Amino acid sequence: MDREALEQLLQVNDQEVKMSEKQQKIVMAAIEMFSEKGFASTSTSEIAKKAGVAEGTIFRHYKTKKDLLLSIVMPTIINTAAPKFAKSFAKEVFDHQYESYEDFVREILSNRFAFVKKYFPVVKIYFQEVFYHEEMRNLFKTIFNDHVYEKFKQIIEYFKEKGELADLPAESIIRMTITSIVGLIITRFLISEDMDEEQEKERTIQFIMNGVRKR
Amino acid sequence: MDREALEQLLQVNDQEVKMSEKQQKIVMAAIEMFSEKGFASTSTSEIAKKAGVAEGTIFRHYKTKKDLLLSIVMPTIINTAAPKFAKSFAKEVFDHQYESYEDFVREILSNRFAFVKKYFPVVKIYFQEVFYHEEMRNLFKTIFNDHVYEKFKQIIEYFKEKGELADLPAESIIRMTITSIVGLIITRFLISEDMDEEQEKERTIQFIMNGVRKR
Amino acid sequence: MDREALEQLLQVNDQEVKMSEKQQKIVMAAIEMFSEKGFASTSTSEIAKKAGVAEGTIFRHYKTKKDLLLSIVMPTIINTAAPKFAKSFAKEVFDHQYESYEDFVREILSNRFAFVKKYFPVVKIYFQEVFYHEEMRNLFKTIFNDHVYEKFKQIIEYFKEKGELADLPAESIIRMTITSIVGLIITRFLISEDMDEEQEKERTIQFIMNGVRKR
Amino acid sequence: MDREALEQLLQVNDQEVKMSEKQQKIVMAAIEMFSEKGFASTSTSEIAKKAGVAEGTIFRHYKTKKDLLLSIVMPTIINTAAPKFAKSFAKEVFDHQYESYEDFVREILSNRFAFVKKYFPVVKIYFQEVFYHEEMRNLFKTIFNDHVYEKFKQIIEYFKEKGELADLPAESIIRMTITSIVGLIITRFLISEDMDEEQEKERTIQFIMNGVRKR
DNA sequence: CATGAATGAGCATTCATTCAT
DNA sequence: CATGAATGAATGCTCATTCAT
Repeated sequence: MDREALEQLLQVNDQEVKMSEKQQKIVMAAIEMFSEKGFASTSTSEIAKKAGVAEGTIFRHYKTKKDLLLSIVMPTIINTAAPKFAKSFAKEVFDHQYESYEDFVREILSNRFAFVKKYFPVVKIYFQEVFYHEEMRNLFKTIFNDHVYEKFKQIIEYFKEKGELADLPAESIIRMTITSIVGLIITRFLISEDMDEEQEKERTIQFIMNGVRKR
Repeated sequence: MDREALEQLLQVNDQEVKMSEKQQKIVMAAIEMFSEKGFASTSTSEIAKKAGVAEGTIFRHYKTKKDLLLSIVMPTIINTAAPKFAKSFAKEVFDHQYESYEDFVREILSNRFAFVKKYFPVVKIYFQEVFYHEEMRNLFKTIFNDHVYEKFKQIIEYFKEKGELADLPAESIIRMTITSIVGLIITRFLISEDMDEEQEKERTIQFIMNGVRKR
Repeated sequence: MDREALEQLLQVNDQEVKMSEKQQKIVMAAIEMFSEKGFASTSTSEIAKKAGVAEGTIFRHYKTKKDLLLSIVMPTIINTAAPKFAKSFAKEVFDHQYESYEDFVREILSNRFAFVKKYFPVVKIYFQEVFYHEEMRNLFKTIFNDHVYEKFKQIIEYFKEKGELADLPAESIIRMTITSIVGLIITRFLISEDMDEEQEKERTIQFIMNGVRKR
Repeated sequence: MDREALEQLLQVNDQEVKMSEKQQKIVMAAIEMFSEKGFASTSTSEIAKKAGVAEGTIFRHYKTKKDLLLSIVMPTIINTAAPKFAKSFAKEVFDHQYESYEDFVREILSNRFAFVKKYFPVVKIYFQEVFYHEEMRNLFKTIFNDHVYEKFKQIIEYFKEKGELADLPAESIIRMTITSIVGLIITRFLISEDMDEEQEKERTIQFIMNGVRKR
């Protein structure tokens, strides 16, 4: 992960993230260690050593160790869920950018797959720690409800009306769609790394579509 | 979780698990705390306090804190995957106990759903910690490969031959089936606890079947 | 070390030492461990394990761990210094049992050498621990002053009068004699175990005698 | 012991030992406590309290408690045996700096006596702990064999050829010489502190010389 | 801004000792 | 007498955090 990618990841709301050389090294070391050993099992001295800075330097930039974690995870939560949706989503959909639910599923799957591929360690940290930190859970819920869920629902209702999707509750379709996408991603990145990506992506899309298509 | 349930959970290979009153309290306190705060963030003194025993007592029963964790998680890993499969699986299937893949899916879903419902905290610990402890990953892989994967594959091949299932690789069908089941369980127990269980179970089964059925 | 040797070692003033099987095993395990690792670094549980008894059993026989140490070392201190001297010494000497200082030196050297050879681990413990336990030091001083020093002095004065020994203070002759004997024993048992014992004993006797003989 | 003396003691091979105020206090407290109560019976919290530092500070300077011990004892072992010998010894002898074995004995006795007088607590620690720590024993053996024993032997052979010393094996003469010197030192510093030092030194030299002189 | 020595609370673990069985 | 589970104080050590330089 280079500086640019990192700053892009941690950037929220177009506010630029300015990080000094040292700060950047700290964050990258933290990501690596948190991902490998977990937040609670990583010591700030390890991070400092790996980052090549003094221990004190970490606390100059982040008031506490937890602040460092949150500074990494919170923007990631926002960016995991939000970007595609939050910004251009409604427009895209109502502009009929997606001609079918299948196109839409293909787009999210490909997009989220690429995101995880690029930022795997950060995503891993966030899935681990979200269980133990209420701030994360709250932010996640807010983002998900406000930006993802609502828009997702609208899209589904739209294609249900168009007769492409079965008459299932939107919640169920959302759950099964996301579940299948996340399942693919987890299988690929945590379990069988030698999977034929493109074929499995396509199979997953067909599986989802067969599962929810009106018949 | 009462004593009987606990001993049943930690029991492997019909070897009886005998636990003194105190030991049982320790394990139950540990499960509660590990589940709530994570292994690394739970101190042995907290466990002792919650269990109502002296700190030293923990170490009389478990050489290290990690031993305590493993004594909880390892049998759970075995019991999560193995029992239904390891013992009666082959027989059941080739005795045509399952008349269709749908019956089979219904059975696992209902069975695993009930298991998680009963032992949620332990299952949570195990999903959290499996990322950081190689012993767990190794055991999981072994159990999964030896007991689950092979049998699962045989069942799928059987129903593929019978013309019920689409001509997809068994690996893909397994992945999509498990993914959908686990996705339902996670949604139910971690996200929306007020879901209409029975309806969503049935929808998930239909989703899976539509996804993999020969057409 | 067998039971008899052990009871003989720990016996003082002809009071018989009765030890049960278990007690005996405890003492022997304690001697072995204290000698190997030192008193403070040996735990009662190690002793119990090596002795093949329960931890509680140790404390049934000895109120504290230190009591166990003292029960081993205190009789040894008495027996190291005292027996030859305390009982028959004066008589022997004034009965002219020793015809020369050389005979006397030869006798102590041979006697103490054999004692250490037989009870080396116990002697090692006592030399180690005497520095840290006042009771030991006090007993040692008492025994040494009352039983050894006085008699030793009488013998030296006797042979000085007979013209065999140089006109040095008895203290100095005692110091140099003991020093040379102890030096030989330490060299033999702690440093060069392959020494030619008999030859070095004789050389040491000659060295002492040349050093203190009247000339 | 002041800072300078301490740094001099711990210095090896002219590498300067730089110690902060706190570190110095830690080492001096450790020396005092180890000497008084023994290594195993001294707790790091006691050392910290006596040194007037936080307990953590000890572990910033020394990775483990044992490291602290070794950092004190190992240089002392080197300096106890080596300096006089290792550097100027051979030269001195073959330059006939010592005109007689007696001069040589007088020199070591006075030199080592002064060393122990100055650094008694450290020497005590080292004699106690050498029995339980293999590193110490190995270093001691190496130093003794390489630097002391060989040179000592050469000197003895030289004076044997000159006809001053009896025809005894060098090993025996070395043993008896060292034994007598160490015996004097132990008597003086551990047993009778009110001894007339100078007179007893001279008596010991005469005792040694009479014992080993050719006759 | 950066450093790294210092801190002291907290941690997992050990230990001598007790006591109900 | 013997046991061994239970205790809780103490131990060696770690860690996040502070602060003088």
